[in-house]
Amino acid sequence: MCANMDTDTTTSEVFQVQAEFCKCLADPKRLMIIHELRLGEKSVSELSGSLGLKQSNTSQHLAVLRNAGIVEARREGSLVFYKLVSEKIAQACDLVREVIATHLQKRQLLVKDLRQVK
Amino acid sequence: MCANMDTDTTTSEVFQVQAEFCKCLADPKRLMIIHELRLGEKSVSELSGSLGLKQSNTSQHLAVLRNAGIVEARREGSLVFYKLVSEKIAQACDLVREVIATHLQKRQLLVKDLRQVK
DNA sequence: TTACAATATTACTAAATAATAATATTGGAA
DNA sequence: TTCCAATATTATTATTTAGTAATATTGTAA
Repeated sequence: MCANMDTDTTTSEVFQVQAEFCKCLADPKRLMIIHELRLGEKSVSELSGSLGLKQSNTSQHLAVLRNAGIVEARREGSLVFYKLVSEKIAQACDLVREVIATHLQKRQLLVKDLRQVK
Repeated sequence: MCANMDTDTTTSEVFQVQAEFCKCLADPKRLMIIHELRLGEKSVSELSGSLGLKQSNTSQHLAVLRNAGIVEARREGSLVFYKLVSEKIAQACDLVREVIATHLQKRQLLVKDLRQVK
């Protein structure tokens, strides 16, 4: 590890990039889109319909994910189909949920302890 | 999977919670703090010093991480030591970086292809 | 060509976030 | 008690982000 992380451009750039990436995953609608794309590609209108989002808003979120390299688009006629670039993204989301679950469990145990203090 | 995710309160709440969690990981300074805490607990002033952050800003970021259950505090005299609640968080961060690396690699290959078109 | 459907983009507004500076709290030592 | 160091909190401002509505683009079919 670096002694002075703030003066180490390379290291702090890594965290900058990582933060940018995490921002894409920090919105419930985008997470739903990723979840929907798990089972295969879908068109914008399909996503928009199943998630109950406005068309323009769906396109905007897809653009964010596309710019981050998380999804990619394929045009077929007048439709545009989106899919996950890699299964790894979905796996990362799974892991995040697992981490959260573990945390909530710990907290639940704490609540139990709080209640048991007599 | 649910046919209508937007009308399924439980499912969308999950993504809401997940998004909140990801927001904590969506800031380079907080990622640096998490990284620093990997090797063991550190006081606020230690973190503030090694990362080159203002004291109040460090406290604020630690509060965000604390509220999310990512770090926990322990007071020892006038110092407050923070540590990661679980190693899993650090592992999740590792995985995210790995996913990013894979993506950048793919992009790099694409750049190569672009250049090779003659 | 015109008309229409699907998607993308833009302009705008509202809400959330981060940073700074200032102030408050807490604990230890004189 | 008073003073000081460490930490937390608050108020304020600037920046970023999300959503909506409107408009632009693209492709297909008549």
